[in-house]
Amino acid sequence: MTAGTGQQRERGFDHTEVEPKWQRVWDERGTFRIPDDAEDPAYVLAMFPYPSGEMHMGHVRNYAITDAYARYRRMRGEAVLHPMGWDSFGLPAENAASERDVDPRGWTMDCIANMKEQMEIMGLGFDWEREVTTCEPEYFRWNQWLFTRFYEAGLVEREGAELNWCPSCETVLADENVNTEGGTEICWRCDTPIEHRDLEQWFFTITDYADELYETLDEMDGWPDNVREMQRNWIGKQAGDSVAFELSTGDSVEIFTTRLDTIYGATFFALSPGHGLAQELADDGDEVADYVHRAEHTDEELDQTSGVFTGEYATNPATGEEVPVYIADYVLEDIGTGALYAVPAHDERDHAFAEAHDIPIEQVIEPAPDADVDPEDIDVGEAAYTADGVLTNSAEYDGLTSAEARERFVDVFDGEHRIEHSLRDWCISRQRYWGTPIPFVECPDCGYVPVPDEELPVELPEFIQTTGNPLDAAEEWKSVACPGCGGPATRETDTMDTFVDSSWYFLRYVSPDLETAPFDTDRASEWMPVDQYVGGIEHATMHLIYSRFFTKVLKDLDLLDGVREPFKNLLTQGMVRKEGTAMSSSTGNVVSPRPFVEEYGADTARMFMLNAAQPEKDFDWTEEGARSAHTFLQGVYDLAAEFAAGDVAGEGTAKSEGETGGEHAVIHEYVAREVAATAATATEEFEAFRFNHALQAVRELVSLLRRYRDATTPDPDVFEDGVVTVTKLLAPVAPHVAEEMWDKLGGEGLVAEADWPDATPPEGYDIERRLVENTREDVREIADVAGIDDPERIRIVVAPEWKHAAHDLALESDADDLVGEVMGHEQFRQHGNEAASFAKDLQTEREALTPALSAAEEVAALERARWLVEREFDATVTVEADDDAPDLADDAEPGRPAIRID
RNA sequence: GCGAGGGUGGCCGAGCCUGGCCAAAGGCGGCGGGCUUAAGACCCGCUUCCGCAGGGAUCCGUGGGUUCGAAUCCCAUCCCUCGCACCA
Repeated sequence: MTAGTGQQRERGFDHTEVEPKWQRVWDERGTFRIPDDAEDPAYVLAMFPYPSGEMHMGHVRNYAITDAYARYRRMRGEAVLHPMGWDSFGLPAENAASERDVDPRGWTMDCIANMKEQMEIMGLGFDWEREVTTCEPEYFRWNQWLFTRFYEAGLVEREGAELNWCPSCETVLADENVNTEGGTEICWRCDTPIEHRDLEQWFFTITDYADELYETLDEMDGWPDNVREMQRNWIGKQAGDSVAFELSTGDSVEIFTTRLDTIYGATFFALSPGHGLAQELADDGDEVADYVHRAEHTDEELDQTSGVFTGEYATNPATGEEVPVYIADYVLEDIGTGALYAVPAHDERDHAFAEAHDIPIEQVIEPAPDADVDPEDIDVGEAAYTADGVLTNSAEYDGLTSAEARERFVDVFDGEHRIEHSLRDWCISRQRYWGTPIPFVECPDCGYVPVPDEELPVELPEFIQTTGNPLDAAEEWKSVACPGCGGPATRETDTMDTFVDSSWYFLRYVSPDLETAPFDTDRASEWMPVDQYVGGIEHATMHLIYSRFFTKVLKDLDLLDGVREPFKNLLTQGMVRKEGTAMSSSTGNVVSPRPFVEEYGADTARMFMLNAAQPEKDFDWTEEGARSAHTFLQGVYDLAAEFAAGDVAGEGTAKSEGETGGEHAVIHEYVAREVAATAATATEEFEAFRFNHALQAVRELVSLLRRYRDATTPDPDVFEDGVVTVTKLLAPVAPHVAEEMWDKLGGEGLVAEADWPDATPPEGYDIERRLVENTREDVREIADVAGIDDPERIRIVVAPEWKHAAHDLALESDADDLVGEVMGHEQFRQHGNEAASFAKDLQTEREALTPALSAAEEVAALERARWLVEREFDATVTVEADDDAPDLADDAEPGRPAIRID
C-alpha cells in the first residue's frame, strides 16, 4: 500500500517524532530501572535471545507480551524487574567468522548492538543496567565457577559414551539437540544427519534429579499442560522391578520389568545386541557374532522379529525352567538394563518374536472378573493379552491380581522396586571455540584437575581459522602448569554447551555486576522465582529442564534459599505466521519489524500483535489487521487531542442550554459507569494475559466516548475521566501514543509511572448491563416484527415494586409451594389474582431465576441508557415506573420492562 | 501405539472449570441505512428458519446418558493438532 508519506496529515500524530522522544524520556528518568533494595518485585522475563543481529516478529511478539505485562504491573504500583540480555555464545558466530573472516567476538558484539537498537526502537521497557552478556568473561567465569562447584558436589562426570556427533558442526550433541526427521536423526542446527561416536566427555549428572524434576511437574500449575507433558515424556519415568536371572554361562543378568506379575509366563530371555554379555557371547565369530555386528555396526534395518539363539539358557526363577537366551534387535540397549525376560502371551513384541522363532506361549494372566472381556475370548496364541488381570498357571499365586502379584514377587524372587528414567545425563562438552572453556587441566600425573577459583576466568585464546576445534590448535594457550603438582599439563579444550549459560542467567540479572559470586544469594532468594516467564515452546525440553535442574542444584549448594523452581508461571507464545505458514527467511515469507516500524510505528506493531490473538495462539500477520491497529491509535489520539484542545467539552462548546446538566446528567452518569466498568474488565483481562480482550473493551469504550461526544455536550469531568482511563489502559500496549495523550491531557509525570485506574466495577453493573442490552434488543425486535420502521415514541415501563419483591422472595425461598409462600404475604395478597398468577410464573421458572434490580434501580438504569435508544431510533423515549403507566405495567417483569412502540 | 490439547454460526474466534440470562461475545467478510460531491474513515442496524409486539423451531463433530434444564457435566465414537514413540 502507499503510506501516508508525502501527504499532509493535519490529524493524528507522527510516530517518527513521538516515539524516539518518549524513549529518551523513559531512559533519562530511569523509568524501568529497579533498585537493588526493591522488595520482592514482580519478576517478568522474556527468554533472552541469541543475538543474530536482526529481530524477527517472533521476538517482537515475545517482548511485546512481557513489556505490556511488566508495564501493567508497574502501573499497579509494584516494583518490576524486566531485564534483557544476550545468549551470545554459540555456533553461528563461528560460522559467520569463517564465512566473513571476522572474529566471533567482534561479530557477536556488532549483532548485539544492532539488536539492542531495534529493541529500543520498539520502546521496550527493559532495565538495561542489568544487561547480561554470556560471552563476556564477567559472565562466563561464573559458568566455570559453578562448574567447579558442581564438580565438588559430585555432579560432574567424565565418561566415555556413545554420543551424537554432528559431522558438519564437528561437535557432540546432547540427545535434546537431535531431531528426528523421517526416521533419521539430524542435528537441530544444521539438519545434518548425525553419527554416533565413542568419546570421553563431560557430563552433568542431571539424572540424580530426574525423579524430582518429574514429580514436581504435577504441582507446577502455572505452566501449560503441554510443556509439562513434554517434560514428562522426556524424563520418561517408569516404575518397575528388577530381578536377576542365572544364565548357563554362569552370569547373573539383571532385568527391569514393569510386569513382574507375568514372570511365570517367561518362555525366553533376550539381550540387546549392545549388552555386555551379548558382546562376550559374540566373540566366537559364529552367527551370533555376525548378528551382533549387523545390528551394531551396519546401517542395515533389521527386522522387528530378528534375533539369534545364543545356545545358552537362563533359569526362570519362578518356574525353575530353562529358557533359551536370544540376542534380539528389538531389545534396546538403553532401556531398562538392555536385557529382559520375554512373555509372549502378554507382550506384543515378545509375541511376535516367539511366533517367528517358534517359542512356546504360556498364558499366565486372564481378565479379571470385573473386566468387560470374556476370558473365553482370550487366545494368547493369536495375540498377546497385555492388560492387567488375574494370575493363572502361576503355581500358588493363581488368583492374585496383577498389582498384588507385582508386590509379592519382588520379595519372592529377590528383586527390588526400581524407578527408571529415560532421561540421560547431560553431556555438556562441545568441541567448539565460541563457548565457555571448561575449567580443567589434564595432567599426566594428576589426571583431570580443576582450575583454582582465583585463576578464573579461563578466557578464550585468540580465534584462529581451523577445520577442527580452534582451542585444540591454540598450543600456547593449551600448555599450562598443573594446579596440583606444578608440572607441565594441558588445558581442557572442550567448551560448554550454551545451555549452561542460559540455565542460570535469570539469577545473574539480580546482581549483574557482582564480582564475588554468580549472584547475590539473599537478593536472589527474595526476588526469585521468576513470576512470569515468556518464550517459545521449542525450549520445552531443553532450556526449561536444564534451568530447573540448575535451580535445584543451586538450592542444594546453599546458593539459593527456599527456591527450587525457577519459573512460577510460564507462557509459551504462539507463532506469528504469514498467509497461514510460519514466517521463514529462507522462503522470503517474512515481515521485517524494522521497515514496518519505520512506516507505522512501534505502537502499531505492538498493538496489532497483542490485539490479534491471545498470546499463546498462532496468528496471521495481515496488512488489514496492522492497518486497523494504526487507524485505531490515530483515532484515539485525535479524540484525546480534541478534548485537550477544548473542542469537546470545553467552554463555548455547549450545543444548547442545559445540555451539561439536568436532563443530561443521566447520560453523563451512564458514561461514567461504562468508564469504570471498562477499567474493571480490562484489569481482569490484563491479569489473565488476554490483552486482546482488554483491548476490545478499550475499543468499545472509545466508541462510546465518540457517541457521547456526538449525542450531547459531554460533562468535562466525565469525558476527561474516560479519555484518561483509555490512555492508561492503552499505556502498556501502545506506550508512546499513551504518553503523548497523557501529555496533551495535562497528566502529571509519565503515564508509564501513573496509577492504574480503579478496577472496581460499578455496583450492580452486570445486572444493569444485561437489562439495558436485553431491553434494547427487545425494542429492536418489536419494531422489526411489528413492522414499525420509523417509531415516534417508545415507552419503557418497569414492573411494579411488588413484583420485584416477589421475585426476590422466590430467589431466597426454599418453600415447595411458592405460590402459597408468596400469597402468604399481605403485600402480595392485596394484588389478588395478578399476584397469584405472577407467583405461578415464578414457580415455573424458579430454578432459572437470577438476581434483579429493584424497580427504582431499573428505572434509573434505563433512564441512563435512554439516550442510546433515542439515538438509535430517533424517537422520543420515556422510562416510566408502573404508577405512571398502569396500562402497560401488567406485562412487565423484573429485568424485563414492558415496551410500547408507537 | 501412548499421552496432551482441540472440534462452536460464511470465516476467525470467545464461552466450557463454576449447567439456566446462550441463537451463543468480539472481529472479519457480506447486506441495508446515516454522514460525505465521492471514496475512505466514522456512526446505526441486519447477517439459521418461521412469526404484523418482545413468540416459536432447529443449533455448538457424532451417538448415548445425568438433570426440571447441557455448547457447558459423564460415557462411547469419529476427526484434527502437537509431543513421545520398538520405553520391557
